[in-house]
Amino acid sequence: MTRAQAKARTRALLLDAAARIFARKGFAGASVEEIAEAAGFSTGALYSNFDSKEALFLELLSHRASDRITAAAQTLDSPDASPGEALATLGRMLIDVADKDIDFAPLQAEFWLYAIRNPQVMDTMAATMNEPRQALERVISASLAQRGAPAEVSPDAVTTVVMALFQGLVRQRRVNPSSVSEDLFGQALMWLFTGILAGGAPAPASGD
Amino acid sequence: MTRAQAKARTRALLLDAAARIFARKGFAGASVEEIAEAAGFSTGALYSNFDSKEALFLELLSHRASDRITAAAQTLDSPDASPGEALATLGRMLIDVADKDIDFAPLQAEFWLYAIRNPQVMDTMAATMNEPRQALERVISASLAQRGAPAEVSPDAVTTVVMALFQGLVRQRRVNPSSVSEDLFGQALMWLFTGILAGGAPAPASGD
DNA sequence: GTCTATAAACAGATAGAC
DNA sequence: GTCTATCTGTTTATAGAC
Repeated sequence: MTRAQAKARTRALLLDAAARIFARKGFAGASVEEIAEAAGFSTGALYSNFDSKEALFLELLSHRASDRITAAAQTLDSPDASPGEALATLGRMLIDVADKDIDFAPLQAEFWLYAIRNPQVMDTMAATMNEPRQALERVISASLAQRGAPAEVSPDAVTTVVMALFQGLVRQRRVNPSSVSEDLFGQALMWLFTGILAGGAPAPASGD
Repeated sequence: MTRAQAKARTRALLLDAAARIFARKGFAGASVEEIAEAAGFSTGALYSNFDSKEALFLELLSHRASDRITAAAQTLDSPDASPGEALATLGRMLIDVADKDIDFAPLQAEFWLYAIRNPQVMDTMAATMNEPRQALERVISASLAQRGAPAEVSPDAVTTVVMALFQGLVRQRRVNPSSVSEDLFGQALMWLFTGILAGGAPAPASGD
């Protein structure tokens, strides 16, 4: 292993440890010593690889937002998968990601809090989210088109709704797992798309 | 003003300031001196009213989760309001609350992060959320019943979905307001309820 | 490139004056 | 009941050895 490779490895280990510790303690609550030790190094090594605690955090915010989510969405975003199947399984895949990666939701929450408190990084965060968002939007767009959704339904709006629903349910699942069954997200997506395809106008209340 | 009243006032001012500072800086990032000064007192006064920074935060987590949300839901939860109107306006009311109270969403995020990192307070947090949740569930339940939703549709599940959607959209609105228009939440609720009333089964893909 | 040791600043919490 | 002053531990970041 060359020196450059060794340094790159140290850097990667530090980033992994940082993601874990930041998720568990928060940005302000995590100490650099804690992160360095979790990675098996000293604070000196950490500062030789990153300018500051904040720079380390921003590196994560920029490049580690949601690789797994993107991968999940891209799996569905292939020519041979029918949009019908895609939507039916999307719910379970995302919930699965959220369950397996225990640090995912709190780290996203830390990123969001940091971004609204430091508006100058808002664009960076939005850019990081862009990739998984577009992957999801392609799946949704294809499904809407194939199922003959009304033209006035914006895939962009539907994507925003689906992502919001996902994030909200993942968080609630951490508070009370039994209140968010594995199928609930899929069920909600089914309701949502049924309603969209029905034209978006609900049946009038019986008393109207 | 009696001594007891004066102390109660100090306490209330400290709690208000704490909610603001915790929302803006986070639990770990906020200092007690900062909170005390924002309330117009010294750290000594703060410690004469609260045992610790953590006790102050827990007081907020227990008693200030969502008064405004509860109020909004209860406005709709009255005998003379038709469920049809209720659902139509619910979206805008909640978005309005979120827009007016700039500290609402980040404070909720801090509560959630604290709860998942300190499981012993999870029950406390769930209990605090119970009141607004039940108010919302009554509105939803009434609407489902009046519109003749299928019996197998659980108001509990629908309420969870609506709350998740609300929280997710409020957060996204802070990142990119133009991606979450004022009507989007109402639109999503309309899709959702249309789908539920249609029986929950989406039209099959045209290729099936 | 990483480690040990340490500097400098800051935070949570307390003690005693008023 | 609140304020001023301070104690104590911890934190970020750096300097110099290897």
